[in-house]
Amino acid sequence: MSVDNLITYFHNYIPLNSREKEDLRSRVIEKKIKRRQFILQEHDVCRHYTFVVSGCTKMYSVDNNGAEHNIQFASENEWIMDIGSFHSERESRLNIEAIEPSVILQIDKPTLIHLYQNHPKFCRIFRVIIENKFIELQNRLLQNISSNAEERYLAFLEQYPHLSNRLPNTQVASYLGITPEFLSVVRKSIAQK
Amino acid sequence: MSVDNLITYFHNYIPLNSREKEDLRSRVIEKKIKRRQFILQEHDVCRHYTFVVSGCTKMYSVDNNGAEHNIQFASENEWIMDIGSFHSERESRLNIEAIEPSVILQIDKPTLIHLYQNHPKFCRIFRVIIENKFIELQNRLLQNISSNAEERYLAFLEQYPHLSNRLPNTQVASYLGITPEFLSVVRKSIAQK
DNA sequence: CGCGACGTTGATTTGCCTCAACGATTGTGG
DNA sequence: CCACAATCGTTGAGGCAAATCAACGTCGCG
Repeated sequence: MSVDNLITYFHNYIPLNSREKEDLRSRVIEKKIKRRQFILQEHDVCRHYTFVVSGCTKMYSVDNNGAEHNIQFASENEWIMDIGSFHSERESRLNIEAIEPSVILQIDKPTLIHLYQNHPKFCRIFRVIIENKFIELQNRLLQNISSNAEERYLAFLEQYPHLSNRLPNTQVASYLGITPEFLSVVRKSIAQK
Repeated sequence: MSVDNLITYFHNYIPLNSREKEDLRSRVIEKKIKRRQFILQEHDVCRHYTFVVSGCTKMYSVDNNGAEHNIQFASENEWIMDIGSFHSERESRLNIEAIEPSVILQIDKPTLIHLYQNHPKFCRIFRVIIENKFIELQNRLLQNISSNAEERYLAFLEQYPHLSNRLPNTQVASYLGITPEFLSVVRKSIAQK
């Protein structure tokens, strides 16, 4: 059962008792997602926290020129969602889509509220999860403001070695905020050193 | 008393009872900070969550060339801290400094843990605070990846009108990730329209 | 008063984009 | 299972956005 992955994941933050485990097990929804299938589509409200059990997903926005900009990837044991839309229940401007065939677990808002109210532990766990995502995001923003394309690419390779092998470079370029053509130039220049 | 500002602030998230208020009052530290005074300096551990009561502060990193890059401003009723360093207790690579003479309130880690353990309400409040900071940061990253300097500047003016009047343009430029000279060009170009 | 921070302008350079083209690989429908 | 289409990675020519460097006037502050 895929829910066990999630239980183990939570367990690594704070051990869960059997009531908490059973509550999770009965409420979490499991889905199989095909490559290129949407988990969230622009103009919809983000109704779930999504936990990736296997496979790989991305969250991105589409600008006025139709270009995609990757905000985040999520592979095994990572969370992906538009937190803003989820909490405000307003239309999202973001898309979440599978890059590989994936298995995901989803928690909807009533479930999350239920967990918070009945098991204060989950409030702590999700606070820490969000904190960690915040730290990651802040580092990334810092990279973006202060480094050029080559430095950002090298930092990406170092920080996400498991992703750099799996992802097409077009996706990496979109994440770094450069064009695939220029990433190709950067890669060549690095290889020559 | 400045602590009242913080209590009112929390109250707007979730009403506090008198025990919670008294606990805050007795543990929160108030400080007056001069212009250009450091609240956190690179290579120190970030030991406090800082709440700005009045004035204005910035958090920034210094790159290899000695250039500063503003990650965040915080003025009245906003939080500023290096969450990563605070929780890991590792040296910060960031500086937090007052741009204006400021009054701040600080919560250290033992206090925060005490609050979390004795008043679960604070766990919820800080989760929501971090969530909101996360959303703000994500929007900013998106801006940075997908927009040019003029678009980012206009978005900044719209989103932080109270800051754009108070801050020197050098600080704004550092926040936007461009040089002050180029911001000047951008501003001129906007004014001519 | 004098010094340092600030905002602006201009000349030049550079990092990255755009567009076009090409093989190589992958995926897919017949 | 093959044939064709779509995606991918790369290269190159040319263009534009933004950086760099230098200079100058203004302002606030010690």
